Amino acid sequence: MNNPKQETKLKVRPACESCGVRALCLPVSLDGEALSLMDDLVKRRAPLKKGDYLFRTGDKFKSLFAIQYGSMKSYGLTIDGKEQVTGFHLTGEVLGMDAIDEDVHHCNAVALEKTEICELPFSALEHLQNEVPSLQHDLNCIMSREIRRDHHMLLMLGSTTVEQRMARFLLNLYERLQKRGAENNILNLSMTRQDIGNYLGVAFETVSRQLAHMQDEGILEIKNRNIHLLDVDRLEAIAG
Amino acid sequence: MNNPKQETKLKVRPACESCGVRALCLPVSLDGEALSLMDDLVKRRAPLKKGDYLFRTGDKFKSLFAIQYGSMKSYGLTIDGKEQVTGFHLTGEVLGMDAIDEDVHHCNAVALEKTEICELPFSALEHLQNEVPSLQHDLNCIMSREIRRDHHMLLMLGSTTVEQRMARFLLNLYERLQKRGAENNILNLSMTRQDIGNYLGVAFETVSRQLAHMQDEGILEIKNRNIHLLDVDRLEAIAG
DNA sequence: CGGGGGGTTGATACATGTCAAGCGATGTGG
DNA sequence: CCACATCGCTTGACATGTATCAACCCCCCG
Repeated sequence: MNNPKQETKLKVRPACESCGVRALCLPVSLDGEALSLMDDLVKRRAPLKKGDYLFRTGDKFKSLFAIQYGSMKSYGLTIDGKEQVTGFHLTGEVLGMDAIDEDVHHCNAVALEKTEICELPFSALEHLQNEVPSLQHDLNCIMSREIRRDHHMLLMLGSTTVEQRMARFLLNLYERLQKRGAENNILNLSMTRQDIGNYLGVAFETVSRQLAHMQDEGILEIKNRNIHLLDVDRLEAIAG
Repeated sequence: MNNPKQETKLKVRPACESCGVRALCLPVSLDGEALSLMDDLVKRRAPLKKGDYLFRTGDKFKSLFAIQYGSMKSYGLTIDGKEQVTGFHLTGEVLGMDAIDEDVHHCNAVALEKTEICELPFSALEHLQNEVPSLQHDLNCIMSREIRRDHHMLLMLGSTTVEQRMARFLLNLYERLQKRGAENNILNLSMTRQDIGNYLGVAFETVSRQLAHMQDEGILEIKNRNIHLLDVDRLEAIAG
């Protein structure tokens, strides 16, 4: 196993394993003092159970939230009341950045499994920015990453064939997990087929069929919600 | 000629009409001194002609770009070399924020018509953030807006029916123009049907047919690339 | 005037949505 | 601990929407 991507594990201070800095996956531009200031800033929270909400549309924005462990989905409601999934969020990712501008959350964020969250009160974070200039750049980077992630998603959804969308979806998850240091090719989907279908803009039966088809082709292996990627290259070829 | 774009107005200091601050649509939290610092920062550029590139994938990131007048599209290339449109950008919007993190542009940005651009060197901008704390918050807000805009797009593309996607696409453009002060219901599409189809993940013939169908229904009126929205309510009902 | 790109429209094949039935896993209460 | 209910998932049959191929028109530009 000499996968280069495994090397891209996050270089964060081991001393700070469970704090917000780690969760934020900040580049390590902060010195010891700044780190302890960050630590003071972070609010602990009881872990979310599956189905618990972190915030809802219309909630006042107070904090950013970093996922320390677990996964979440965010969704909005259409006028006729239907759920529209806008994203899945994995360990190490940050939620709530779309609310900074108008001070109000614009989507619902719900836990897909037991999930531990780090709360970062935003006013304190902005205040700390003044004292720690490098934090400014870090925050800019985090938001930039989120924007790029979203653009990547848009690119993903813009294909006409469902096969491509599925492939891109799976590869996207795969890459995100690799970045976090996953050491095998197994995707442990925490969301339902319905959620995936909703997200990709296809019927959930089609998701099921596409996965089955890819399994027939030997590209992957399905065990309930565990998907073992057998042939990443071919998946990439499909994704285009 | 009563082109809506000519009416476009932003609520910023009139003294600063053609500078970067105006283009950025910053909340007016800056005082006179800060404004003049911003002005010094901004680089003028010759206007882009239709088809000119602002940046390309792989270009080193140096500046953010604010559109003062005109429109652009951004796109990436799939492995097999096909264009994949990731977004359209109108007057007053900012490009390049996805490049902050890795210092490299991740998409191509090309002008869809004659377009005037304001260049904001990013290192200078971050430096100015130190001296003008409120600018920090403003920049956070701008990036937050971009993130929310992208989420909105994701929401848009996640519907199974093409009719919904078209409706959401049109409404999205409509809202963005309204925000900039447009005073009628005419969308002046600067992109081709191909671009729209590519962006929405449908064949361009389908775009054409959907528009024709909506015209038959009396929802809108098509005159080449000018689309007159006659019944916004119904469009919203379709969008769901 | 001619050429070319963009746009519309039509015919056809095919992929995907929809409806329906059944299976499997999971969790709950007796 | 088991039985049951529920939810999620798979698979099949069918109808429909959309991609594809093709012809043609229109408008802009050289």
